[in-house]
Amino acid sequence: MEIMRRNQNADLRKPEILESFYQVMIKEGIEGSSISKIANRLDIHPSLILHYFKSKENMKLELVELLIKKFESRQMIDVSHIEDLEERFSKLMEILFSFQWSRTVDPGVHFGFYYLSFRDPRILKRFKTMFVWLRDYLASQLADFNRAGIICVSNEKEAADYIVTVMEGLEFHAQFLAHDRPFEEFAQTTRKMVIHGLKTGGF
Amino acid sequence: MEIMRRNQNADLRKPEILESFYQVMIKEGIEGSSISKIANRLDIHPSLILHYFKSKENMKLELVELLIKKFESRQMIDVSHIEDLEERFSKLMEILFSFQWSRTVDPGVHFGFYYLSFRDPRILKRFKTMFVWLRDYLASQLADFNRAGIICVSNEKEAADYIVTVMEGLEFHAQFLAHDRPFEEFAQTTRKMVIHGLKTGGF
Amino acid sequence: MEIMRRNQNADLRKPEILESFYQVMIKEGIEGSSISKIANRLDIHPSLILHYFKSKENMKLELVELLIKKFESRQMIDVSHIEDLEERFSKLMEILFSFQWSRTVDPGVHFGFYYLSFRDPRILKRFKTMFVWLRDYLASQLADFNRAGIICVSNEKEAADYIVTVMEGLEFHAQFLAHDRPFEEFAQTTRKMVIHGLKTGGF
Amino acid sequence: MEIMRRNQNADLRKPEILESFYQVMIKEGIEGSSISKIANRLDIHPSLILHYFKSKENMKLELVELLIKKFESRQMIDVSHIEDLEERFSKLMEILFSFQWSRTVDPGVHFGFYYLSFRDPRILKRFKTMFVWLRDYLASQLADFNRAGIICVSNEKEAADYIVTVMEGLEFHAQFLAHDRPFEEFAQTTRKMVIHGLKTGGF
DNA sequence: GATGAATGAGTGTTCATTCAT
DNA sequence: GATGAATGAACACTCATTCAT
Repeated sequence: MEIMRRNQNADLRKPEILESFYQVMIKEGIEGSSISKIANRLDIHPSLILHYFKSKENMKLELVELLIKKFESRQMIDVSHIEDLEERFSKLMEILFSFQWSRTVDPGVHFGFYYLSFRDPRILKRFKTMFVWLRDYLASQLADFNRAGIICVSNEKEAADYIVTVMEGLEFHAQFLAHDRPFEEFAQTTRKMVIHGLKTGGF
Repeated sequence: MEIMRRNQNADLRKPEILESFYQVMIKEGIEGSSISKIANRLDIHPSLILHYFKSKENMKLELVELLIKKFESRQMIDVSHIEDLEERFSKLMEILFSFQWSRTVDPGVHFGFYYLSFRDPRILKRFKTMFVWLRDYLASQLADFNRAGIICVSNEKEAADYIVTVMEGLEFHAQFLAHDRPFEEFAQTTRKMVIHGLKTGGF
Repeated sequence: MEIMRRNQNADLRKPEILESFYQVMIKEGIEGSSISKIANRLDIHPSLILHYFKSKENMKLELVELLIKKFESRQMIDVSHIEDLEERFSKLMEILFSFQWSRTVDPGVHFGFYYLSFRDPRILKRFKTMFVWLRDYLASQLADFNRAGIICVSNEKEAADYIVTVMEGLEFHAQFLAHDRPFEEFAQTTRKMVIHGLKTGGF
Repeated sequence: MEIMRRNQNADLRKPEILESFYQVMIKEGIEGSSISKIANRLDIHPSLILHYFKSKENMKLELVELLIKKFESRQMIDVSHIEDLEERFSKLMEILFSFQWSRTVDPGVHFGFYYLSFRDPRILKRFKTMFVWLRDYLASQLADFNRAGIICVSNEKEAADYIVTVMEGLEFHAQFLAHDRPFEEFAQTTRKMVIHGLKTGGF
């Protein structure tokens, strides 16, 4: 009786569609990802997608939301369980400039949405809050390290800003300059420099 | 008889079309820029564009080429005429993290092509050579500064890499985090940190 | 338990939906009125509309029915309570060519259904019976006036036909020619002419 | 060599497409006439229609234009070649209330566009100028008849207005009330009444 | 009674491109 | 060099409708 109804619930269908959207974006890029292609991958009718998301624009936004939520909810960056602050500092620096961290989301899609943020103010806004969240988290950690004398920073917020700047610059570098060297080696220099700055009171 | 035709050859027409393409990209983005729109702006027939560029793909590539050439040919970054090395160093650092420098090309288009480099290997390749050129130029300058004892760097190429990394990260920052502060103030911190790293032998 | 449900039966819901349909038709026209839009206005699910009317076709028909019933049930045209026949005649003529009378139903919707009667025989049929009813009513009134010597008409049915013809023509006129004059002034000429014809025995 | 190119000229193609549009409107009505159907009838690609008309809206307008032009250019109504004014008057009245005259354009399409004039101000405007043209032509003829003592009219423009009103009302009547009688018999009463009004100085 | 899932046909429109002139 | 005709695929989106719940 319910042979044909594959899924009956928006809570299940929507993520499924977004996942398909994500895959199509990886394969075909922004301009190449159409509702039809997304539907084809799922073997459903294109209009069903509109049924759930009302418009492609909305769907884009919900995908951004999903990816960012996924990013924010990662336990990866949470180092507060490490009690020894020296150790915690090392671990955090290690994570921030690791390949794994930078590649949670497919870099093409990643850049694609960065690009879209220039065109869609709602996407831009979402990214902004995400980056503010990240910076503030880092600033609070830096405050701890500062108090413990591990680093020497006069303005933690500025320092956190700088860290995010360098982290994102690293993404670029990986795309455009890392060709002759493995990411890790290359990221190591970057990490070293940031730590150096934090420790020697560049801020 | 037909001497007065608006433009008789490709050398004049092609840049004109590419300029129009650039303007359309600013206004409409990657997905929104079509041959028709470009033709409309110039009040010419869309077919004429294909006549010159054979395909849209080619035209994209030629636009990348044009923008990068424009970037590379800028006298801005060339500080070799400043004889006093200390002064030259200051000037170079100032330029690299200036608003003017970061905004030579419309940032939306800028990011757009960065994004496209994930999808088109020819675009990627072009960017890579550009960044290599930039890094090598910086490395050669750093070598001079190093010799003069202005900075203290063990590996000039690595340091140059780092500078490019930070510079590009700054672009991001301007888009996503600078909302509460003016670019210049914000870029100053970044510059200070880079100079600090170079001087205190972080490399 | 479910006593408080907004509306529990078709007798309440259907007119509510038809009213919404009418409003949507005013705003969006024939081609623009869809079940979704009607449902949106009422903040109900589109399926519910189908649930009540089975098909859009039916709903259209029921709307025609409703509008015509509303038209027929108007007390406006009923002048039989005026005992003085001379007075009654004047009043009837006044009403028939009044703005108020011609605008009981939104003229756009009005014309829309006239147009639809060319495509849907059931709508046509409904209009026909309405116009026959109107003509017959007028004919019976004319008979009274004739007997009283107020008008001089040999064939009351023909005369009534003529009156309806002119009345409907007036609708057109209001749309296409009245631009330079107010409806009332303009309708006055028409009324004068009809009265003239009735009195001077044109029929 | 030119086997496949069926028509190469807009001057030929556009009327051909409009004719097809007209036929589809007759068959399918306003809501039913789509670009695809129009293209199918001509065995051309739908996008070719957009190539010529840019949008469906434009095409509608051009069809109105075509039909009205066709209407206006008809020699039918031009009676100025009849020198005897009495005879000319009779002929004009005969034409105005003839079946042939009222059915130059398919009545469904006719009404369709009348309806559309409620929704599209450009269509409305076109109809208005057409009706003004018609009224002014009639008014000028009435002036001649008046001078010759054939009719007795104090305000020719008003009278012409009235004639147009009745003529258009007749279209309605033919649709909604003529069922029991042939158009001509029925139109005869109308004509008689109008002539009566003109002759006995109703105006 | 009311909602949501799902369908599938259909809409106007845009697109890059080819070909003949 | 430049234009217009023509194509055909693709696009996002809307539609009325059915069915299960």
